[in-house]
Amino acid sequence: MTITLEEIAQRAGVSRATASRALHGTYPVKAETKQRIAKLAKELDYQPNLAARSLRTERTCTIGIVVDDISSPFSPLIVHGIHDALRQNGYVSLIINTERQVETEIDAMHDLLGRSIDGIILVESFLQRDRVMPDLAGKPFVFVHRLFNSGVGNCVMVDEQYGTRLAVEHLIHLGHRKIAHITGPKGWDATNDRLTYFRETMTRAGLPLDEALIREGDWEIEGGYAAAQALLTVPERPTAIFAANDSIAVGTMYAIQEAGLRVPDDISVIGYDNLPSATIIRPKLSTVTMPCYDMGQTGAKLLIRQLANHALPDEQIKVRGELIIRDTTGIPVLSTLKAKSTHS
Amino acid sequence: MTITLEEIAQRAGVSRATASRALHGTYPVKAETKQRIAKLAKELDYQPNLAARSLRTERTCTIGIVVDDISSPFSPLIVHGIHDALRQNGYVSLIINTERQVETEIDAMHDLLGRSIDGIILVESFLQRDRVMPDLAGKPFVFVHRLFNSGVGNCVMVDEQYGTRLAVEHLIHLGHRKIAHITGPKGWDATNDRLTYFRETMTRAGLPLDEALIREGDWEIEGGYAAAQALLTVPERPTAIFAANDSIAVGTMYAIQEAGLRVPDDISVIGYDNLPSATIIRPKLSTVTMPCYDMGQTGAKLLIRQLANHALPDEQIKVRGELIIRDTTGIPVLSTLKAKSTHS
DNA sequence: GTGAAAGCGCTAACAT
DNA sequence: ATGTTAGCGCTTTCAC
Repeated sequence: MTITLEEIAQRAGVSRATASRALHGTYPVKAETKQRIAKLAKELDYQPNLAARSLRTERTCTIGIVVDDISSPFSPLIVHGIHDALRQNGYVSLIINTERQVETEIDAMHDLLGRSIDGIILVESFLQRDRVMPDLAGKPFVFVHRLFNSGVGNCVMVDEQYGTRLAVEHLIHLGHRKIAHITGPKGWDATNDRLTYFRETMTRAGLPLDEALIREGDWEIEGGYAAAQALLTVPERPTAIFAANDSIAVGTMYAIQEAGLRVPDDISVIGYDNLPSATIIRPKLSTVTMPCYDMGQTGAKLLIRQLANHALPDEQIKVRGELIIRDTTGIPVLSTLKAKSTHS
Repeated sequence: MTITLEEIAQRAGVSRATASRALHGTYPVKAETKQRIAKLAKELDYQPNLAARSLRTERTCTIGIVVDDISSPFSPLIVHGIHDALRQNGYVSLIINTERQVETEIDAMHDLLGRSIDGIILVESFLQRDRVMPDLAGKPFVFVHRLFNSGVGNCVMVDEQYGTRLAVEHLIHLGHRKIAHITGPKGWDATNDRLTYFRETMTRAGLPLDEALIREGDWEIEGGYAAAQALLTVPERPTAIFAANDSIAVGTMYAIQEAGLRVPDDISVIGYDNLPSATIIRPKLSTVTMPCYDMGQTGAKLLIRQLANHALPDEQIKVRGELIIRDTTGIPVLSTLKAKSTHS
């Protein structure tokens, strides 16, 4: 029923070996024979049996993807990037979803090893968070993550310094001086990074750092809302708020609007991630992209390099997002006037 | 280096065949031997080589998933459901992303066949849209889709009649009589279905059908916004609007709020899909869920049944969503009063 | 430049 | 209840 190499070889009047060589193009085969075999293969729609091939070669052209949550807002984009890069190089992937369970992640690794895959990409791995290096029987692996910055082994991370600067400098260039920051929850590398680089950027620009303008959020709308309400009561109200992610930014906008103020006329808001919420809310949210697709591609390419040459040293790569200016950031005209009149 | 069955057999002092049988549990093996082998396998962390196994059995316990867009709002949820059901049955999956290109979809099928997978699930397939049955060399396949209702072959669809009734009857039970509908764009089965069942539900409830209260949207916020603006100008303004999806509902809310009216006090709004936007917007959107996860699970289970018995007849299964009541639907008190005062 | 032959690790039919 | 044997389809030495 199915076409085997044997079938092709017989019809072409050659041995299986020759047919195999002809189709691979790596060994010398007479040009004429080669063409005849190629034609035959095409006509018969020959599909090499990959199980047989990998039994022989110990390569499967399949890589495993271990992902924290395949239906989160970020992971599908990362997986998309991985897929595209793999496909261009003739690889496919098996995906295992860990539901953010460390045990599932470890089980998944086992499973994948049994399937004799060539390598593994771990997306938002909990092993990596805990700085644990998985044991993969010598198979190459790459970490891709947004929220941890361990920088151990082969990994692709976000350039948080670059992204934070894009956001904060955008506000500074618009003329803002009193800029508040609503952070993510404690204990996340991303929270620390964005806060650190917020401070750094302010200082670099020679602006004062008012600790009263730094509040903690929870990555969600609710936390952003509460933190922003608090910010609106400080004596020297900020003219702009840098939210550590888009959900916080949305909550911030609700708090501002509910207080009877306008975005961006009274207070500018900028987010981080560029999730769909940024274009659902009105006015549309200015933000910095989380370069998920790019990270996925970069990770897959890194793995492919490692696959080609196992001796390569580990690489840590940072990927940069970009600034998306929409309608929530503007010149601090009105606020400044108001502030002046209050003081006069 | 890697542990083979041979290794286990030798250490246990039995033949490969016995070891194989012991580990499978289907053939009779002396209990004591069986235990010894199982223990050995565990100790040595034996991973059967699946390439070798499938070369022999012509089964891979791998199924292919062909998906329109792996980073769309819906497909990851469907894939998640598929994954969970597969995993429970010892299957894993290869995913191919078609980027909504028919040629890519056809290529993908070829690719997958070469990988000797056991079956295929096509998510939101363009072949199915065009009522084309793929040729899979006799391998079972299942369609899962939200937007077409072809009902050909093995397929899992949405029960649009049920979902639409949930939404519209919710409004009717609240006391609304003048209910508008903003449809999806022309040419989609989902658009037609929701419109048809909207009419049906209104009629069943003995309510008048005002064609002026039916407007076409485009699945997006902008289209919903424009359609809703038009609806606000009709003489007998509706007290409730059923939007064919959540994006349209969001646009509708913006139009209502911009006109100085309140949701739900002046006009109730209900969406369809239960996307993240439903909980981003304020007030939070009442809606009907698109049962993606459930559809994925159902599709995978259907495929597994077909895998177990190829002779099974095709099945068409409809999956039901559920009503999510949030804050955009209420009793038409104020509107009714206003309407009365206008008439007096 | 090509063929013969071995063998990857496993399972299943056939013996015993 | 267990061992023997063949073979799945392919690649890759080793000959010629």
